[in-house]
Amino acid sequence: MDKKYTIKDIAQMAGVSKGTVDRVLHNRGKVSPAALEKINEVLNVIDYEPNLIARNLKSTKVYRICVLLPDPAFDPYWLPCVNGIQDAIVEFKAYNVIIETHYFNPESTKSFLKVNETIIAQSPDAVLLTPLFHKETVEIIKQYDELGVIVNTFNNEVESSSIKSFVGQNLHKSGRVAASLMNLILSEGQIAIIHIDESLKNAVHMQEKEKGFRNYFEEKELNDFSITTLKLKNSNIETKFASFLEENPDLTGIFITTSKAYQIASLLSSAKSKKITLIGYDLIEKNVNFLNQGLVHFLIHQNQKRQAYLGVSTLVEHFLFRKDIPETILLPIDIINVENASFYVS
Amino acid sequence: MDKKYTIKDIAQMAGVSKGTVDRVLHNRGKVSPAALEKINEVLNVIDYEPNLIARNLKSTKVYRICVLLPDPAFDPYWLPCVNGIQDAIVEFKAYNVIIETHYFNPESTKSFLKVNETIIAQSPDAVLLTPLFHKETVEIIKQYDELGVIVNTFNNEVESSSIKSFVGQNLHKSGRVAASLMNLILSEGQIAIIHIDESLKNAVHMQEKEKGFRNYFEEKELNDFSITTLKLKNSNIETKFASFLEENPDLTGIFITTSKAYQIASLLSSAKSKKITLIGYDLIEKNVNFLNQGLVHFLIHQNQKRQAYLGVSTLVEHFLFRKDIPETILLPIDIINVENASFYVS
DNA sequence: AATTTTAGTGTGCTCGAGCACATTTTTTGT
DNA sequence: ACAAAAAATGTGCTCGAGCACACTAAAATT
Repeated sequence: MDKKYTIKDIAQMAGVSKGTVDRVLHNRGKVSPAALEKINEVLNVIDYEPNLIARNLKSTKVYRICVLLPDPAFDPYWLPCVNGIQDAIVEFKAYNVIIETHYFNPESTKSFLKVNETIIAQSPDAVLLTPLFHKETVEIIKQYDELGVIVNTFNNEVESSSIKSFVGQNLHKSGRVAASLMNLILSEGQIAIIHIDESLKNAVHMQEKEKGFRNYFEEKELNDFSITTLKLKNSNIETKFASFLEENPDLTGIFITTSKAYQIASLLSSAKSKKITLIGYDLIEKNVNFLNQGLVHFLIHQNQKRQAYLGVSTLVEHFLFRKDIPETILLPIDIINVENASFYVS
Repeated sequence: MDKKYTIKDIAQMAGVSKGTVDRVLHNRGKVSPAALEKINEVLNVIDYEPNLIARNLKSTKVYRICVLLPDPAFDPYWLPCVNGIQDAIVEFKAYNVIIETHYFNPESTKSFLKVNETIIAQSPDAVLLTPLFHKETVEIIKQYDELGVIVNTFNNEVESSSIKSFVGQNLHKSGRVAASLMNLILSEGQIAIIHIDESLKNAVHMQEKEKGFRNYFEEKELNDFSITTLKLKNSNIETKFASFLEENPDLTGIFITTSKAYQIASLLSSAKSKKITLIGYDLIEKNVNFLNQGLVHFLIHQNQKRQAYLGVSTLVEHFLFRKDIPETILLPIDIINVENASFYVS
């Protein structure tokens, strides 16, 4: 029997009033040992679960959650996050929750700090942020901690004891996944790991992937490969990559650690197309186009949308349903090729 | 301004009582044209969304949902479904929903029909079922329709106008995904498509995958491959497969259309291990073990857990939140190799 | 012994939707 | 013009948790 008991039921069973039961349930004291015992006896027998609907109906407290992420105008990589947050907003619109999105310029720590000021001024109950800048993030979190604001992070894993929770992917492993796919297609030759990013703020992000990628080849002792790293900035991609191609005629594979695979694919398509295997990240439209053309072989899906969604929803559920906020949520590393891509684009 | 308006607010604004507003909102009639117009005016200006929490608190109606799936004791394939259903139960335990699971013997249409009788006797509000047997399913659904019981299906797509909603995967596409992976590893040789199943009730299921697999090779005009189909039953696997291996010394790849890849892997591991590429389905433990050993190269994740979860949750949300039940939910076809498997096993 | 303090207990309102029933207003019939 | 019927409208209770406040009873103080 999983009949649902109410406080009134318990009160009746214990022969007291619901006020007393309520005091016991919430340890508010002012209860005689006799009453306490009677109520506890009842509680031990039955399986009382408070009705969350009733609780949330009653509560007039409005929870305010701020999300801080880079402006998608700077990098479409962040666009799916906005959708994920929107999903959460829709899902919880019935409840007293306000979810606000704030953007910062991913190339400017100042912007990051400034927007954080704005958020603090709103005195939210919780903040979900993209900790792009290590030092600044740690500093900011200290502030939030002092104000009693719960902080959740996503996308970037920052090593710091001050960070209590994180939603994202294991980047090292995702590098390994990329490596395993590369090794499936190729059996020898030169492979380039290319880091492309406007600013180099994603450095840790990209390095982890590189480490994982190299780690795979080392562990398997695949000595017929040589792996080179190449760093490109938006301004110099064309010339630098062209000369790199010339200098490395044996190049057979490229692993792009950011969502900019399309830039390389585009250059390769215009160049004399040697067969070069391309593996990159993220299902942004341009990448998927090249996937469909066969120029990009695999994409690894980082599922930013779900990252953002989970980042928000764990916070909301913490407030509404008293659920614990998981320390780390690691999303699966989805392998995408031309055949299954359509099921992932949202 | 996204202030939340209540019926009381609307009543006040329109200068009527909440009872009248309620009648307008629910088209219960008994409203004068004058009042109707006043209320509609207000409704046009503001954006009223009923408070679902309050609605669900009030409603005393208990919704009963029955899930019908094969007994996992016959095939561990179904085990994750049970977990998915459990997840749904936990998620909605606060609401007036009873979710009951019923098992049938996947090898017996009689069992299927009998358990359906039991379910009908419970007069549930909705049923989620695994339509393993085409003819019987269509028949049963007719019964449910007459009784006004909503039917949702998952795992198997049954072609029938009587089926209104389905959660699963596109099997044809999943065959293509398997083919694309096979083609990545191999460039020529003989490939076997192996169907393994106790009963042959999964026939449609397996055939769709085969069609998709073959379709890929035909479309790409990959003429250096020859593709053979082999049907095995649990009783004759060992002998029949052994002789097949002997008769086909050029075999380079095997695509197993059910979750029984481990059986083939096990036979291959004991045989003189020629390099044969194995691609199968489902992250059941034995399969993952062989994945880790390198004997199985890829597994396609059918995500039964999520299928079952979504099958139930769409029904529940239909009742509780008046959401539409989607006609078809196609889950992504997850590609799993040894490097990313750990993130998918639940 | 009378009064104050305090520990313990119970009552009753709130949240918003939904709905039964009571009440008021309008219409119809004679 | 008046009663009866019908239509329209309003009132008030319910759901369960939570909490302020009122209340009772027992202990402490004068």
